[in-house]
Parts: sequence; C-alpha cells; structure tokens
Amino acid sequence: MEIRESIKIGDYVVIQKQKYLKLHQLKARCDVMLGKDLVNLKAIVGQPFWTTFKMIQKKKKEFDLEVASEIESLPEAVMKDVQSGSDNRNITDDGKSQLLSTEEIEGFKESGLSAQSIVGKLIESSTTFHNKTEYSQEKYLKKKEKKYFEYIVIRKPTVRLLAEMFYSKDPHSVLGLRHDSIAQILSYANVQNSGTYVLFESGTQALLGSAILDCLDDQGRVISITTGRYPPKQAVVGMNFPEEKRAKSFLSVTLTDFLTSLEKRVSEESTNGVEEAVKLSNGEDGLVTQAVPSTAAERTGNEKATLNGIAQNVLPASTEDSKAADNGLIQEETSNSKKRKQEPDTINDCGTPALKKPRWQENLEIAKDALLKDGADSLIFASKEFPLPLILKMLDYLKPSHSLVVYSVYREPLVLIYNELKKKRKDVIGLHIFENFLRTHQILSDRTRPDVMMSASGGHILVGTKVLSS
Amino acid sequence: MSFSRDKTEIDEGDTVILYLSASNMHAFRVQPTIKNKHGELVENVFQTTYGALKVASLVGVKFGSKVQMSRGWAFVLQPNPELWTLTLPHRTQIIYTADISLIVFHLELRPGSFVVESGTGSGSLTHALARRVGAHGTVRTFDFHDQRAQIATEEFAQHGLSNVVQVACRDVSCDGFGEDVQGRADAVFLDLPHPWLVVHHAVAAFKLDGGRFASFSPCIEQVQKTVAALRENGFLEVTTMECLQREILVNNRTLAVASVETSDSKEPAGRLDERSQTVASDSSDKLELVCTNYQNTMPGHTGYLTFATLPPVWARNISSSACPSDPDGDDGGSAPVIETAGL
RNA sequence: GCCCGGAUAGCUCAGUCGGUAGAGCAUCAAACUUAGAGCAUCAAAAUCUGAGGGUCCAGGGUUCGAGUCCCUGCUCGGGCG
Repeated sequence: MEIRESIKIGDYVVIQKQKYLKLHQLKARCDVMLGKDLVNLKAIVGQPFWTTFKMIQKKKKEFDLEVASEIESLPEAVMKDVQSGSDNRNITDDGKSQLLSTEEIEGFKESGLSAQSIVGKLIESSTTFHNKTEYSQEKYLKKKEKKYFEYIVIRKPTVRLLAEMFYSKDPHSVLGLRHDSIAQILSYANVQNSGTYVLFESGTQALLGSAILDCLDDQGRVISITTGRYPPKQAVVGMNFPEEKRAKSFLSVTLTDFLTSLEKRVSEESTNGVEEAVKLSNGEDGLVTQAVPSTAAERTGNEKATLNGIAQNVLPASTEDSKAADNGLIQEETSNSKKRKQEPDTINDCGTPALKKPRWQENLEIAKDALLKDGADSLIFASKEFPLPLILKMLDYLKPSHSLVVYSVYREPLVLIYNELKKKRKDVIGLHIFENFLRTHQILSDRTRPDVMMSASGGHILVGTKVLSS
Repeated sequence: MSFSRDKTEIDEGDTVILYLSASNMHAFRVQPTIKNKHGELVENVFQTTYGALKVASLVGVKFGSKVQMSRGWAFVLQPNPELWTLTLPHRTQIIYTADISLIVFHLELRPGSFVVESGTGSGSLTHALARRVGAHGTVRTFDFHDQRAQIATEEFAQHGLSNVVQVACRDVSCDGFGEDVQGRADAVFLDLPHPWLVVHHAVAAFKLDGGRFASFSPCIEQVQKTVAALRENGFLEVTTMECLQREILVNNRTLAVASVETSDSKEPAGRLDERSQTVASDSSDKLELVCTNYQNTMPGHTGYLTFATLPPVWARNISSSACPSDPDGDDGGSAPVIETAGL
C-alpha cells in the first residue's frame, strides 16, 4: 500500500522547519528564502514527501540541502551527564551568565560549526546552566534548538497545513479564518463528495474553495464567485490538484458575469414560458441596467459597484415582484457576449482560433446550467464585502432543506444578515450565529497546562436552512 | 437512503427531521404503521406540541415543505449529520458538531479514505465521517458493547450508509482492530476510556504511508498518557486542544433613553402625576436596537482533542524534530508561529 | 387506551423570531394626591415608583465523560383514537 510519491519540478511543497511552514512552488531555479536564510532546494527533486534534509551552510546565510538519515535531538545530545540544580535561589538575571560575546558566537556560526557544538559551547561558557533545574535546562535547550535548528522536512500540502500556515503567518490574510471555523463551515454546509456548492469568497486566498474542492470527487463542483477576474487562488493552486479536477470541479466565475448570465437566462425562460426548476423570485433590473464592460479589466473594476448596485435594489424593498429585464439591455448584453467570444482567451492564450470558448465562459455556462437545472446544494459566503444582497439573490437557487453558511470575521454583519433574513424571508429557518472558543494545551509530564497564548477570535458563522415557503 | 444528496422527496422508510422550532426538532422514520405494546399494527401518528401528524401523509412530500398538523405546522427536513447529532437517541454521551468538525478536518479525510473509529457510541461522529469519505470510502467502527453496536448497525442501514460504515463489536483495547483492518487506515479516531492502550494497535492499522490520528478524552490525565504513548510510537505534530462553540443570540430591543430635559424645557405639565411618568412612557425618547448576547449557560467543557501525524514507515525512525512532536512547547508568545491551533 | 409537552420565588404564569435569571399577583418601602383625626404627629384610599424573594417536582438508571441522555412516580396541560 505504500506509495512513495516523489517531488517534481512544478509541484507545490510545504517546507517545514519545526513550527515554521512555507508553501513553495518548485521551479528549475529553486532557491527559497526561509526566514533570513537562502536555501537551495535542488536536492529535494526526486525525493519522496516527508524526507528530512539537513541544511548545509555554503556561505553566510546560504544553504544547500542534504538528505538526513537521522536527526540528533539537541536536548538529548547535550544533556548527557549534565547536572541540574533543584531551584533557582542562586540564579540572578544580571545578563552576565554567558561568558561568550556576541561576536564570538556569530563567529562560530560563520565558521560552519554544527548546532550541537555551538550549543555545547554556550553551555560550557554559561555560569548558570548547571544550577538550572532540569525543566529549566530543557526549556533553555528548546530555545537554542529553535535558533540553531538545521533540519527541514518537505511535506505534501494539505488543507490543514495550508490553513495553519496562512493563519499563523497573518490571520488577516485569510479573513481570520481559523481551522476550527473552516471545519465548521464544511460541516454546516453539508459538503459531500458530490453536488454543486456555491461559494462567494474574497480575502481568503481561496482557502475555503480549496477545502471544499478537497472534499469533492468528480461528481462534485464548486462555483466560486469572485469579485475580480484574477482573484488570489493560492490555496487552490497550492494543493497540487490534478488539472482535470480543477477544470471540472472548480468553476471560477466573476460576480458580474454570473449574475448577468443568470438574469438573462431567467428572463429568457420566463418570456418563453418555460417552467424553471428553481424559481427566481426577486428580479432586480439594477443589475442589467449596469453597463456591461467589454474587457476583463473593465469588468474587474466594476465588480464592487455591482454589489452596491444590488444592495440598493434589494435592501429597501425585496418583496417587489420580478420584472423581466428590459429587452434592449438584454440584447446589448447578448451582443456583448458575442463580442467576447471573439476575443482571444486571456487565460489559455496560445493562439488558438477564436472558435474555442475561453475557460471563463465555459465555466459560466456550466455553472449557470447546474444552478438552473438542479439548484445549489449549499451556499457559502466568506468575503471582505458585505454579502447580504448576493445572499438574498442566491437563496432563490438553493435547494429546499439545504444550508446557507455565512462566515464573517466580525459579528455585526452577521447580525444584520440574521435580522434581514428573519424579517424578509419566510423561506429560511434555523438561523444561528456561532463563534468558537479554541484553546490549545501543553502536555508535558508534570507541566501540563493551557498554552499561554491563545487565538482570541476565529471569526463568526451564520447558518440557516432553506425551506419551501408556500 | 435518507441522507443521500440526490433525494428530494420523502419515501417510506426514510428518516426525516420534523422541525417545530430551532429548539424543538424530532427525528423519526416514515412508516405508515407501527406496532403497539401488544404487537398489533396500528396507524403511525406522531404527536408533538403542535398536535398530531399522520406519518403516512409525508410520503411523496418534498424535503423542506411545511406540513400541517392538528394544532399547528412544522417543516419536514432531510436529515444531515448536524441535524442527526441534535436529534439522535442517546445511548451514550455524544460528540457535538463543534468537536466533530474539528475532528473530521484534522483527520484530513478525503473521498475514498479508510477511517477507523472506536468506540461507536451513539454514532454521532460516525455520520460525519461517512459523509466525508463518501460512497467509495470506508468507515470501520468498533464498540465493545454488543447492543450499542447492534443499534448503530441498524441506524446506518436505515440511513443508507451500510456500504460505507461497517460496525463490529470488539474491545480494541485488548484485541486491536483486527487483521482485516491492518495496514489499511488513512485515519484513526479514538473515543475510549483508555486510549493510550490502543495507540500501538492504531499504528498497526495505519497504511505504511501513515496518516492522521485523533483522540477525544474528557480528562487531562487520559490526555497525558495518550500523548506519551503517541510520542513513544513515533507520532509527530502531537497537539491537544479544546473547542467550545458559543451561540450569539440576536434580539431586537427598544430601550428608553434617559431624558436630560428640565422642567422648564418641558411642555407645561397639567398635573403633578404626569411629571412622575418615566422616560419609558415618553414615546419620543425610545431607541430601537439590535442587541446581541450569549446564552445564559453553555457547556464549559466537552473533552480534549489530541491530534497527531504518523509519518510514512520509512520516515518514522528519523526522529524528526523538524516536524515537532511536542505540543506547542511553551509560551506561544515568543514562538514564531503558534503552531497548534492557536491557529 | 396510546402519544406529546410542562413542573424553580409565598401563589400564578411565560409566546413555533432558538423570549424560562423574565414577569404578574401578593408583601414591604418611598413619593405625590385626596379626605379625616390630632397638634409638629397618627392614619385611610387612589395613583405612581422602587425593593426584597430564584439554583430548577420526587426517585432511580445509563454514559470513561451529562448545564443538549433515559426510565418510573406525582401533578398539570395538549393531541390522536
């Protein structure tokens, strides 16, 4: 059953040095900065994931890697035959315990001495080390180990590792999405192996998109609605999903394109008298009256205006009956689409004839068909923007008895959404807002206790269930 | 087939959730008749606070529909692991959604994964495991209590999960997980009184590629022993955490605004007793607010969750502190990253 | 006959928005108004404002673990037949 998957150029890898994690795409020229050290990754190509490497210093702050067959634990190596004190009554913090100077220690490092021998010298030249208690010595060595540690492990990216990496680097880079919140979003959205999941995500490096995609087999898909044409997708590309899976199961569409496409389809069907699988109850002409920009760049620029546009239309009076969009404007949009078809594909631009549909347009059509035919298995929102207008719109496409999940780093937006849904939607029940308290613990013999630092906020989650209101 | 995503309407035999209010839900099977005490088949009428519901009338109804009862109405929902956790009949204490979510996420389950669980308990977690591994995955769940294993088996069958979940009555502390599991697991979960006795059996159950481990224990002494066993058995990234979910309650409240008017600035009062009226009765000085607060009481502790990674067999003897086996050593403040979940 | 739901203050209640540390009655106190007796107080009624008072029916069982479990009894309410 053992499959040693070896690392190739082009793969994303997670480089782990103790608690430090870094996502990196392996290129032919493969230098990477790990903190302040420049490390050449050439040695990892062809090795299996989970291989441990020793960092070999070439020059100051420059390292090559070498496969390590064993790692000597610093505390174990140094603590042989070392005496310990029973308490700290004879230790005063006068800053003079270490007899070596900073220059001397730096000199050891530059001369390429091993971590073990440097720390050995530090201990030899410490006037207090032998008086420290056993626990205190251990803690001292752990600190030194962190500083002089010279091994890394190459890990295969997983959603868990990516979530931990992004959050620990800077929670703001993922809207404060802590792993427990991601986990709960996946639960409450009832993400299975198959199905159509509508996701509106921004400011999160596509972490949720990646987490959902990782749950899906070839029968499932994420419709990832974004505000821009080129949203950050670090967490999706970093997972090394097979290209086929990404193409088939991760349908990236922009907000404007998607809503325009849905509106158009709905108005066409309603004029033709075609019975819709999922009824759109609130048509907002504000969307179509918006000038549709013809280039990707222009469209991107207009996305925010679009969300505001819906907001103005939806917030004050959402109960107004649907009025099919103005015909002239629909025409304009259609011709606009034709014009777009003739544009070269901005993503897969390889000089193919104009007949081939660009990726974004295929995505759009598949996404729209999926939603109109069967509806969404759940709606998931996690955005920098206030998503209420879009939520109200997309709820019409959510299957009955299925879930709506909204994440927000702040509480207030969810409270507003909660209130609006309570007041205006008879078809959403079981509304709750949750937040999580998460605490980690140090488990060591005789020294077990909660960690001193804990994450103060992991965000807030609103959940609800769509029902048939009639 | 109750939990199947493709289902849109209720068939006979399905388990459904009758939603009366958020705090009043019932799960039951749609059977037109049931046996009474004397073993006679009688019409199945489900009684609630809002009157009676003839269960047979649900057949053919769409999930998410509003149904009429003799003294009110309710919604009938399709069960999912979260709703099931809230409505299932307890045979044991159960694990709830906050912990379940964290467990499933940290076990890194994917479509087709092979996951081992012990004990089965009331099957609350098992449903979430089954959902994540899907139709091509496997959940092998063990409980040493014969009756519990039997009831769980029946429930999984009723929920259409028999092809994914296999229940066995077995004391894994003594007997391990058995040969047919050995070397097949991607993930192992333990919810047992003595999990540390099972760690080496878990190692045997894992694939040679290793995988993820989780254990749920209410007491810290259990955690200490388990963590020690994990380190001895070559597990890395050993972290322990607890997660409590708090609900935020939203209320629309009207508050009286304290008046700073003097008697001179007021309209001349006709009678003395009018002056003694409170500001609250003055309709012009009211503030409508959306207020939030927490539930009055909430669980203060459920259990400690310990997670760990077993590396591939060839990498196990490299005692890789590059990938720390400690839970966050000490003061997270000085650590470059708060490794565990601190995150 | 069967099923469902409730039981905390001296008493009685509490809503399909997840409204059971929320109230009402009663009690006590203060303020003011009116009327009376008395002479620096006593006292009645009406109004209004406050205050005090809460740990969850009884018993048993289950769970490694019950502030989201089960059973029995008592009692109140509801439903179906």
